[in-house]
Amino acid sequence: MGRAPCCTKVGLHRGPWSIREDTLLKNYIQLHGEGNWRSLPKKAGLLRCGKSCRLRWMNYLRPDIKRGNITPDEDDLIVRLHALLGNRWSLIAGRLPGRTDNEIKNYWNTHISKRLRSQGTDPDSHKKLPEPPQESKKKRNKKGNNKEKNMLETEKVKVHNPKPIRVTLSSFSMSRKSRIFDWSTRANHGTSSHEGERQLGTEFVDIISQYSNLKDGGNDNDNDDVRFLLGDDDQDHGLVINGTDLECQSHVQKLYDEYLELLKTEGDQLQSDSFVESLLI
DNA sequence: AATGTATTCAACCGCAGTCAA
DNA sequence: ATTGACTGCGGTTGAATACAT
Repeated sequence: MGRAPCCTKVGLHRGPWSIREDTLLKNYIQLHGEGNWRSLPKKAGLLRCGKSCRLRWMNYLRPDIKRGNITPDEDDLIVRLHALLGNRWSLIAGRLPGRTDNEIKNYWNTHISKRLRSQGTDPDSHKKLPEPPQESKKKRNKKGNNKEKNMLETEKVKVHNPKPIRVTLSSFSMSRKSRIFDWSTRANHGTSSHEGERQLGTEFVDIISQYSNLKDGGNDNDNDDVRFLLGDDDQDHGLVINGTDLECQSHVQKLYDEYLELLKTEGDQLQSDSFVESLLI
């Protein structure tokens, strides 16, 4: 279908956001919450289109955004998740608390993609390229790109076991677009009054803890980071797991087990494929 | 110091899915 | 069944910055 761009209206601001605009948007959302992006700018006193407001909030102003460089653990997880999910940045971002899809997409394009190529791996398929890249073909060699040279010398394929992630129940969802069963991580807050959901949450913590214990002999500080966050009435999710739905619970557990198993296994494309298949309902 | 080139990343664009009328 | 509004996603752009000469 498609729609006419919403930013073409005369008089609307475009480009970088000013501090004043940020403040207006933040204050409005703190008072009234997210959503209704179309009408938000007018109500908030902003000369921006709703789309622009949403983007600014999601990628920059949200309180749970994590600042700073991508850590090696995050880097490794991005590579693994990309191998499983492809360019589904929002899904990948959902598993990296505090990181946005835009940030991960940019990081992939500017860092990981180049690094994989320099290591002789096709960043799209994650398969080995036929021939290692020829130094003479490098665009910037003439000028001596020290940064890239250092990267080639120092960056090796490091394997990091995944850290337990924080998840919210209601983010187990059927994504609108991809129909991927999504257990997005969320960075903060949330309590629930639903005991059933809480119970399922505990079960998940157990799964994660057991995995961690198995991995590290039970001596892992990362366990401290395991918290199952409940209570999020995000209306966008098509499927909210009911705590009493045992079938659904076991399905989620099975998938999560499989997911962790996959992350343990280096380069097993067949398993990856079957895992992805299982997600595509 | 001046200039040219490469890199980064915030923001934009267009498309597609969902839902309500 | 159709239409249009709304939202979210992935791809792309371009200004700002970093780096090399």
